Amino acid sequence: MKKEQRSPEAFLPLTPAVLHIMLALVDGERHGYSIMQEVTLRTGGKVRMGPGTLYGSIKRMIADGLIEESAERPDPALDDERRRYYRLTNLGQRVMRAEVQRLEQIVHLARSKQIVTGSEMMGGA
Amino acid sequence: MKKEQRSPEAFLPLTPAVLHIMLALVDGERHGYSIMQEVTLRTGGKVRMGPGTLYGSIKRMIADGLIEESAERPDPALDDERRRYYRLTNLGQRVMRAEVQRLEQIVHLARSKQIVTGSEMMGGA
DNA sequence: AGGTACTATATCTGTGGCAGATATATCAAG
DNA sequence: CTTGATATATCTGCCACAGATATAGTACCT
Repeated sequence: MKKEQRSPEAFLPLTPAVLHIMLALVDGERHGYSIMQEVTLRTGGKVRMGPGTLYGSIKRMIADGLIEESAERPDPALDDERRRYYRLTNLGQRVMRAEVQRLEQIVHLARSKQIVTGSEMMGGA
Repeated sequence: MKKEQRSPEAFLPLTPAVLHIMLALVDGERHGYSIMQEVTLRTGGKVRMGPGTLYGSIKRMIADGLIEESAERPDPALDDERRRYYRLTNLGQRVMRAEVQRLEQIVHLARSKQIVTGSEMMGGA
């Protein structure tokens, strides 16, 4: 029984949409619409993920084994039966970690070349 | 005379290919083939940018004003007249800075969620 | 009870970037 | 002078993404 299909690195680089979805799912299970709102909120409205991008990405991520649908329901009173909840799989978590580390290397490289001095910045024209 | 067409943020997120090319051009001017080699070298062979991706990206980046062709020739003895040298424009540098800062935010977010503990890691495979 | 706006999921189509193949030509080495 | 590496350019297929459209349930207001 093959437990490992592909190494996490084989999925890299992730598309921005996929990474955003993963970051929204780190804290726990979420349904699609909630992911949309979370991304809008976290980016201060800069990133707006439409339904086409969202559900298309979810479908692909499930097919790739990065996320999976959860049967668990939060609470009969707070629930909405239309919702479909998703969570990161073990593979998905490892892929996300690998991607973040890849981004870290790029940021470090940029730092070493003095493109950015730190987190501080100014639109110095 | 309009000096600013679009804000740097309007170009984000950059595609991996575009960012790789920019990072290769930070140190100074380079010609296309040299960019290809630099990316292969820097990533330890993990990323291989083919001619289609390279020259297609270059064309778009010039159209967007992110890079420009340079007329300067390095040295008559060391030169190869086939080569075409490129350099980052002022806009290109600002776009790259903005992209790196965007990536920094993602890495910091991931850090705060304890996805990665730091630069240390172990290839648990 | 009925209307309206929001919540929630799903699909379809157009656009555009990327990968691999192909083409062409020059340079360096044997 | 032939071979392989250097160097640039284009073309085609594939796939992710964006926006529009569709459908329906939920919540609130009156």
